[in-house]
Amino acid sequence: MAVTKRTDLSASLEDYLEAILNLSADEGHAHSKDIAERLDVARPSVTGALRTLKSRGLASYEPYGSVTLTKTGRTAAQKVARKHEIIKSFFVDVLGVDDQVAQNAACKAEHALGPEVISKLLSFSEFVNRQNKSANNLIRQFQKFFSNTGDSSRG
Amino acid sequence: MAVTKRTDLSASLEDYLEAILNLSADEGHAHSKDIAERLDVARPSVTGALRTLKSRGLASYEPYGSVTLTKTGRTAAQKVARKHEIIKSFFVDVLGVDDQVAQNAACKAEHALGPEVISKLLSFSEFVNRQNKSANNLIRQFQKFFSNTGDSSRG
DNA sequence: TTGCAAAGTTAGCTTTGCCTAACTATAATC
DNA sequence: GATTATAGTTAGGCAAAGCTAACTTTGCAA
Repeated sequence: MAVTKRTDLSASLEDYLEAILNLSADEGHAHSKDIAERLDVARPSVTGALRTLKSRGLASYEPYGSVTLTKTGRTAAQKVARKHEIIKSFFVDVLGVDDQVAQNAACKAEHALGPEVISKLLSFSEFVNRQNKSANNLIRQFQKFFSNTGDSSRG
Repeated sequence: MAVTKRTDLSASLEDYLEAILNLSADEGHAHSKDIAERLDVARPSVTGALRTLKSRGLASYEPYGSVTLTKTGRTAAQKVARKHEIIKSFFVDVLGVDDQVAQNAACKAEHALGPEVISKLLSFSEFVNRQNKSANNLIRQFQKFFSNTGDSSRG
């Protein structure tokens, strides 16, 4: 076996990595304050998390400086972000879940699903989207099916 | 609005409730030691959790006695167990994920997905299973599609 | 009925992740 | 260049959830 990082990331640390990645993409930089806002967390919590990420070699960061991801950190962050996209797009495109609900659910589920499930979920979405372009419109059939049977939104 | 319990259950407490429910069903009773084994946790951790469940009115339990769920507790436990089943059966029946992998993923995801997603997921599985009985065998089509494109189990 | 093993509990500690309050550094403006 | 707002940090604390080691109950068995 290759010598891989064995220290698993907590859900919380994954969230920080993802936030840094997204902020860098969206704004061009990740400031501590913006991370705090995006994750709805107090500023000191970010300081602590950044220290941890740095000590694990996932983020480059000096006190009062701005944050960038190391190669390892970026890879990990991208993995999480990719899971997020795959899950969300399944929820929205296949199940027809409301965008904001799907967004929130994906935020949580991205920490729970491993590579086997994610890989199949992605393929399944692709498969369904492909089917969907054919005459035999699977998703529309499901929407119809759901509106007839699935209104058991209780509990 | 009706006066509902506002105190959300943590993932951990949900796991305890589910374990108690399942043990009661499988064995006829839930002993502290068995809960510990099922959740792979030390015995003192169970004692603490049971105290919490009792204080929240979810489980009936006296020191050195055996554990039962209150009405409220059973309802909550069933909700979790139902989520578990719905998620797992989607993973296995629709995605074709290995049973044990699906079991583990469902254990985690059951705490992450809310009623909207769960309800649609259930309907979707039902829909697909129904489709599957027709000549137009959706799942087999997907399995074929997956074996051609989806072998990207890396990352 | 004593005596021991298994189950359960208590005590005390650790880690993670968050918080508030108060302090310091940075930068921006006058 | 002094002042001040904003960003960031430190200090200190809290709650959840787990652990080990050691103690107490309980129930079975000799």
